[in-house]
Amino acid sequence: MVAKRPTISDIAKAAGVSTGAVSYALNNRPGVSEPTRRRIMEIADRLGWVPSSAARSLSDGRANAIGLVVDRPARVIGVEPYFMQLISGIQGALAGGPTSLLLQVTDNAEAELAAYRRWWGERRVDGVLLVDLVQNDPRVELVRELRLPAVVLGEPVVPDLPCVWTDDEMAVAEVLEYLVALGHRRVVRVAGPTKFVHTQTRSRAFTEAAARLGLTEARVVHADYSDEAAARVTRRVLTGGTPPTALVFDNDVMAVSALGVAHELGLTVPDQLSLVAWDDSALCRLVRPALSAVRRPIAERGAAAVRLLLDVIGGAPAEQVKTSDPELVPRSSTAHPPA
Amino acid sequence: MVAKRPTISDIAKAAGVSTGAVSYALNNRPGVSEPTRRRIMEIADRLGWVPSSAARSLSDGRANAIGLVVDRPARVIGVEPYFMQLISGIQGALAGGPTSLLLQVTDNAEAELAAYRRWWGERRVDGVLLVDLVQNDPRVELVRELRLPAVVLGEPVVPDLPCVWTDDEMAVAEVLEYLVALGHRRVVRVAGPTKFVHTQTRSRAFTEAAARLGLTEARVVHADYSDEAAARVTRRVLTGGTPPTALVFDNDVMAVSALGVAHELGLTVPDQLSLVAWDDSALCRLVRPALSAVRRPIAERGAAAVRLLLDVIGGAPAEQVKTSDPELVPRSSTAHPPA
DNA sequence: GTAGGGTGGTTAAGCGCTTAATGGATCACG
DNA sequence: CGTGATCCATTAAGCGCTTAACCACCCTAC
Repeated sequence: MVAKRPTISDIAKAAGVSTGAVSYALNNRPGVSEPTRRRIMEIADRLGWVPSSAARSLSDGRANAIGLVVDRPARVIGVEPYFMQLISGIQGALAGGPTSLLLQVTDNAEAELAAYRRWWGERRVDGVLLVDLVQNDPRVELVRELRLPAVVLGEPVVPDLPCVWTDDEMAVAEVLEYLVALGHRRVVRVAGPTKFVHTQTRSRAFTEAAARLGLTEARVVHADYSDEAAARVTRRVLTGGTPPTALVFDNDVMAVSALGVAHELGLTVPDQLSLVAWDDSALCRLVRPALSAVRRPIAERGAAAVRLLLDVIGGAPAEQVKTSDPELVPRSSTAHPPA
Repeated sequence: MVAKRPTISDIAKAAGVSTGAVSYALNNRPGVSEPTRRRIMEIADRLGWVPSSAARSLSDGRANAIGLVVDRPARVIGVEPYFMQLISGIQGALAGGPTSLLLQVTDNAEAELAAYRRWWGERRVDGVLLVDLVQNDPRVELVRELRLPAVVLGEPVVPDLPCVWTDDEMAVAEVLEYLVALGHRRVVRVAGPTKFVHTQTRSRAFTEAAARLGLTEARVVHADYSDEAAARVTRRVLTGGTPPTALVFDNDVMAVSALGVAHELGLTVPDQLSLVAWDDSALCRLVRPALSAVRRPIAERGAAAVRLLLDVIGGAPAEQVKTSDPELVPRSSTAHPPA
């Protein structure tokens, strides 16, 4: 193949028909006879024809691309396996289709809004994925105003916005029940930033479950997903009065970080302190002791979100899809509390 | 702002000029008077005008996008912080400009080639980034044949292809000298897959440095970057006859995995075994003992590659850019070998 | 024999933008 | 006072594709 991109008029010429006929043939629409269609298709792939996305996009108004912008500081994003797994899932659902993924990493909410607005203005994307929703998220307002199809990866807090979510509340309760069954009474949840909706959801579930189980000393503290913040917070919690016997984290990085802090404070895990990570990853398996973790179907979320988004772009109604449930994977970081 | 995208003819109408004039004004080219230009610009941003990428692309032939396809199994990619850091760097260099990033994750070389070919055919990208070059890489052939601008992230092995590289050979030597200075004589390098050019480069540098330093027992074994493979290989190496006193890995994940294996075999790190990771990351800092690692300017690589690619797309000659040098960050996983 | 109804195509407009070619003023100059 | 330049703007073609509208032809039915 040479470095010359054939157009439909090259095909039309070769087949001795009009470009219109070629277009109909290539798109499998009525208007050409079966033999002609076959001949055109044959020529098209002999020539190695691929539709120009710009031209198609200009004439039918579809970009054949979806956008994802991730707004977390570079420092954090490098460590967390979450996003790469999410992207893997997204790609899986996109594979084979005509749609591509546009990715943007920003480090502030303003830039994120600007990115969506630009993509929309440039007609570069047909729809977007929204992660890490916050209370009264300006992005919700934005996509609505722009009529930009969007799917939220997270709880269905906005009534008419499609989303794919995972039952974290159940998982939170399960973890707490598990710890209580082991004998723990003082459990602290080290959460991500309060602003995120999912943080609030889990914290509420945590508090409710604690009340239900009669734990009066369960509480929630916050960090920002980074290992430094987690270390700081963990240290404070563990050195305060009546320290907890178990900690539940909002991601894997913070849990691993806490492992280091425990070590440094001379606390052995799991004998003197139990640790549970959120989002299982190789990280959890790799450290010693290996971390008990809540495994969530991250790639599945990504794939489901893409499918839903493509449907919505195609005009389907806004569904709220629930993924399979998270699952607690007990490893070596949880045990009975010290007597 | 309402959900209606203004076009240049809306602006033209509002300004009482032709669309041609609007185009000249908006692109800062001669052909309109200063007052008119100002008036047009003013109207344009009052209307919230953003150029349609499809239309622009169709008429000037530029896609204003670059592509990156990453071909590693999902299993591996989730863990390694490398790619996210790379992407951060890429975004940094792209920020503010009109260019977007198209990302694709595949799990086989065929699919990767197909992705490049499709992007090229669809005129979706102006150029691409190539990572993980292998010997006689078919992608080199492909981009040449397609005349698709490309920048290699890696050593300058292909003469006329632009690339940005890091002096790994020097770093390998430095690490070995450091270990020898500590007293180590038996050092094994646990490398990534042989097929990668960078693996070969580092292995060669390792062997040469070992010879120069008079280490007769230095050798190289291979794994696939995953923690499982690394664990297997490490276990074999450590339980064989005359086991090494130090191991040097080709990424961070494998080094962490080895830490677990050492633990399991009852070997304390660093007293009985020293470990060095490649590509420093939070992972290395987080585990206990914290891993000594070679820190490479990954984000810088990404940013430099983007800048170079944009230059090349703009018609600049194929340069070979060298990044700043890697740096050994000694932590707690390296010490004198046992007596 | 002609009205009516499929087939299997062609024509041409249009998507939003760029840009070479063109043209009308205005101005300086011999 | 004609004659180039110079400046500013318009015109129109074209990028590659989709699609509504149209048309030529053959076949059936009454």
